[in-house]
Amino acid sequence: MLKHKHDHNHCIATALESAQKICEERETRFTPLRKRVLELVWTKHEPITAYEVLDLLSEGQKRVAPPTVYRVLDFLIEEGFVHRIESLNSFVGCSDPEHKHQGHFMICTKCSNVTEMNEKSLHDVIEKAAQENGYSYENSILEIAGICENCRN
Amino acid sequence: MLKHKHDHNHCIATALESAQKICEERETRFTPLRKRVLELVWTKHEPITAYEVLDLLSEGQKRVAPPTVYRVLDFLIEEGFVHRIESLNSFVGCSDPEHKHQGHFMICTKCSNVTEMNEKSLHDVIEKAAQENGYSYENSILEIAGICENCRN
DNA sequence: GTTAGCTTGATATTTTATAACATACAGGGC
DNA sequence: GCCCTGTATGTTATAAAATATCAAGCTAAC
Repeated sequence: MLKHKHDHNHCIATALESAQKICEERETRFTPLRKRVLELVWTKHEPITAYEVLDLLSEGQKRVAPPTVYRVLDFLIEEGFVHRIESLNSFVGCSDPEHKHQGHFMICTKCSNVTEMNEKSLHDVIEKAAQENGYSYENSILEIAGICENCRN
Repeated sequence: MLKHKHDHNHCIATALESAQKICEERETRFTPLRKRVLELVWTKHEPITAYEVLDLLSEGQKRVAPPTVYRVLDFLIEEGFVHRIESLNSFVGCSDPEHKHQGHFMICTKCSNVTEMNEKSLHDVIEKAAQENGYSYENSILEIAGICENCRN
């Protein structure tokens, strides 16, 4: 069953174009390898592990080595095109790469689908909580596990 | 420099007694091994990795194997005596084991000290955010990185 | 076209975690 | 007591995730 009815190819294309544009602006290099990895991350459209990326990347060519994948993922995270899901040791494409931000996620424990929450109010509450506890805020990860609407029906 | 002036031995003793009591209530077994691991986790009083526990546990005796440690940590987490910090692949003692709850943490990026936040308001906001996104709430991890009060001074 | 810096390749290893099966031990029923 | 059952721990092997290090290739500026 389709989780969300959307044109997924369009979704991938948009992400790639957006990344390309941002890299031009920032004068960072959106190399073929980086483009390909970002595409693979988006193609799965669910959290993907570094080694899954590695396998896909290696199809029909000489197998790449782990550092290649991790370096590229590091770059993509650095640029804000990809987020890391700590609780899953996995990676997902960022839904709003134009604005650098922390990723806050909902993870469906049934279908593994992930929803990124871009809610300023939530971010504000978290930052405020940090301050109240005497910490300066650097960044945060929030990963909520639950069951998504589709899976409950 | 001491981060918090407190009687750490007392702190460990309290945690152990509390765990003992809870296990009696629940009729689960607080074996010597489980007690020892919980003690080690509290002794460090900073996030500790499974393999650090393993090393400490092995001192002056035959080296224990990873599954031993992971199984015990699983038990302690299950009972709510220990929390796992996903972003550090580490474990910390829970400051309020009487009430089963999700761990929400502040992590100091300078001294590695961790503060557990037991704020209902924060929990409520997170649960509400989940519902607004159409997810039923199961649990959540929140790990905020920042610099603690002591390290800023 | 040389050079400096970034990017990728390649090899090895470390760190983190689990699968699978064997043994030990505690407590209930007889 | 003794057996049985279920839980806990031991043991061996391996899987999964990540990084250190050095080499080679590419690119853009001069």
